[in-house]
Amino acid sequence: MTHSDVRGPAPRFSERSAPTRQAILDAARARFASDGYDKTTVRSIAADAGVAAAMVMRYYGSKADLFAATTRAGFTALDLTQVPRHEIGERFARASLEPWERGDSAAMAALHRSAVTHPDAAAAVQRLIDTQLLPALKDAFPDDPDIEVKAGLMHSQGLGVIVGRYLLRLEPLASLDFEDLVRSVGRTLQHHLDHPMR
Amino acid sequence: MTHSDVRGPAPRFSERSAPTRQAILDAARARFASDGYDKTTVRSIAADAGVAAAMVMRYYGSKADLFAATTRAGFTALDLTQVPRHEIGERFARASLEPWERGDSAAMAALHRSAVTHPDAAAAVQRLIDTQLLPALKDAFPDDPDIEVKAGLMHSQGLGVIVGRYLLRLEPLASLDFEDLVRSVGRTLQHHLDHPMR
DNA sequence: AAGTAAGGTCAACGATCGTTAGCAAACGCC
DNA sequence: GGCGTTTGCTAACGATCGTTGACCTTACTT
Repeated sequence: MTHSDVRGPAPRFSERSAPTRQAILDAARARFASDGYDKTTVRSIAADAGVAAAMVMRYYGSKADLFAATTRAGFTALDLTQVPRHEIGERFARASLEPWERGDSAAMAALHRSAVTHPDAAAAVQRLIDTQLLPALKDAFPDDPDIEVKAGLMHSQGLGVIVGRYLLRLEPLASLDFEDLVRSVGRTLQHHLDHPMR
Repeated sequence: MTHSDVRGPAPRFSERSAPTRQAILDAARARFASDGYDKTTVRSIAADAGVAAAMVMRYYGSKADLFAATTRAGFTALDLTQVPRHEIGERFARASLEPWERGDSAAMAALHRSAVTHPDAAAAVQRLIDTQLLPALKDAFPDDPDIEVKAGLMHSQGLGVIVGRYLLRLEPLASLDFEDLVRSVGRTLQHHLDHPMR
């Protein structure tokens, strides 16, 4: 009850412990991203951060709260209203895949790796779709009645690339040249957008 | 060492225990499919099968061996050589998704749910691609130099639907009418096939 | 009916997990 | 310079996991 009934980061800590707290957060992000929620142990995070396991509990309350803290990351909303219609597919593909290609999406990787067995994480992915992907598309195609379904199909193509290339590292998907990949996936997304349903 | 150095199902068991062995296998398939490898406990499998946990070890040696036994399922190879070129996309989509739609792919679900955190399972998925998907496509398009890359892209589209619709149950993907889905995905696969790379 | 091999249960093992309590050292403030 | 707060560690708890071995019990063989 020391933490769960508090709103913010619970009891405020001194500035002196900031490096340690940051090291724990960084280690947690890396571990969750590469191993998923369940296989990641608090002890391994602490070891990576160079502190005792008890420190993790001290600063973040619980493993679940720490996971929540790592997934609080700024996903910059995409503005597609200024993009020419026929370029939206490729632009969308590039924006979606570039963070993964740079290895700059630890929080997202953790989320997707955990989602398959962790309903809470799956719900978080759903929330991401509803608040990021769908609004951006709705803004760009305000008069398309099938835009939600199209968004679902587009998302499935993106999800497949993410899971296959970055999480499972399946061949030949994992070795594809990035620019070729963006072009092909972009063409597919555009194809979904351009074709009416039924 | 009672089991690991034996080739077949280890020591042969009497026919009298067949119902129990089958009950354990069925329960394991269901549990692995819905929860993944790591979150599935031997005790829960035993409880579902109505026997003691020790029976699981007795008949299957270890949890890992039991998992291997559940993934030994007949995936009927697809023959696309007699299908008209322009129908291959939809035919392929239907054949890939129908078992999932019927809830008849417990072994596949277990495999995919475990693959994200279990390298062995990911390797099994890779093997599935190499032995099932690629040969079928190579037979149908023997003179396409980019067929491997195209197969990778097609697989990513299929994988995205499987993960999004059947494993994560993301909306609107999960609620889509199956025939509409097959048509759209089939069109996408066909699109991948028809377009030359670069 | 007796004897034997297989089916099955039960309790416990060692390991590992998240988490907690208690105590030593380091720092900032008066 | 002394004192209280914060940082950090060590040790342990309780739960759960896969796995094992000792022990009944059922059913088939002769």
